Amino acid sequence: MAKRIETTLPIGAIAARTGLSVSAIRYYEELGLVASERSPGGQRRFVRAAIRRLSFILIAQKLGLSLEEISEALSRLPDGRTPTAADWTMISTGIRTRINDQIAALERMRDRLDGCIGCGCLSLEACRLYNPADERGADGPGPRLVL
Amino acid sequence: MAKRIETTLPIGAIAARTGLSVSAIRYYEELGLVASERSPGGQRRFVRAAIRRLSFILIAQKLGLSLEEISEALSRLPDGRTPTAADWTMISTGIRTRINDQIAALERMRDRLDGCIGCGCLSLEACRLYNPADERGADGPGPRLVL
DNA sequence: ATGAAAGCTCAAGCTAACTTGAGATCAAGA
DNA sequence: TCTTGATCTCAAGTTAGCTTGAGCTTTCAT
Repeated sequence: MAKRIETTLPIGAIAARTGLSVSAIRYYEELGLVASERSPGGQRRFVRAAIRRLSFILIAQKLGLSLEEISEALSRLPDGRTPTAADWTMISTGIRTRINDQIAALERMRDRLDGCIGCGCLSLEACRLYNPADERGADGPGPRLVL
Repeated sequence: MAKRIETTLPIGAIAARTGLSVSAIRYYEELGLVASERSPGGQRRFVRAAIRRLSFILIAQKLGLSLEEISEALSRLPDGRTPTAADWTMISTGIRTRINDQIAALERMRDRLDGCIGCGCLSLEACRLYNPADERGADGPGPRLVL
């Protein structure tokens, strides 16, 4: 049978369809998050599935995953395929757990804060806000954002 | 009456008491978050209240405020004083609101995710995850973390 | 055939919150 | 006095996620 000719799109069309900037798409390609072929003249040509893959990246990002985590999630799929509905179910279930954890952490923080409003001790030794029973171990020197 | 001699501490002692690194304290001073006097030889000398001020910074940071926001909060206090219990009540009440907002946003996200697990549409036009009715307007080009 | 629009590569810049390193000076106990 | 440890300043590096700019090439519609 004749080889099916796949319609490919230049980077600008991908940008228009995903809302991403051209530079961001190139950056994602550099990170290995999407792949592209090249035209005879050396310009990028994307298959349509790339749009779906980029959509996945955008959504996962909105859910709070870093590009590294997204990359990791995508790389677990066989032969770099674009996520299917089943893949998405697996991944999104994991994300749901993450979100729940974040909510729980914030609620604990809020409850401690409630106990502290009006206290004003601000003592690093005594303050329950600052010392939530070592909830997160020391992660290197200096303070880092926990939220 | 004789002028009360205030005991001051070198930066290393402040670091030991706050858990901050020496470089972080210098950085905070550069940003105007804490002040120091100088010894005859040019070394920093901190009054004890600086420890409390740094504690405030650490706690506020844990609650998710940026150094800029913290700076803004501190600058609203009269003559750069270290926050008192009353000041802390005001500020922490504001922070409480912020935390509640964050929790609410995460819960909305989780609920939308629940409706999407198994859907797998991943369509930028249709996906309710990606298009939460323009909850946050476009904030410049390219995607940015919302959480 | 041609000229504008779109694309290319590479290097550098941006923000936040610090850290690291170099090279010099200060403070304090023995 | 000497020596060791603590500090000093200033510049540059780090991570994440891109953007911007320079200078050049490709595509495509007319």
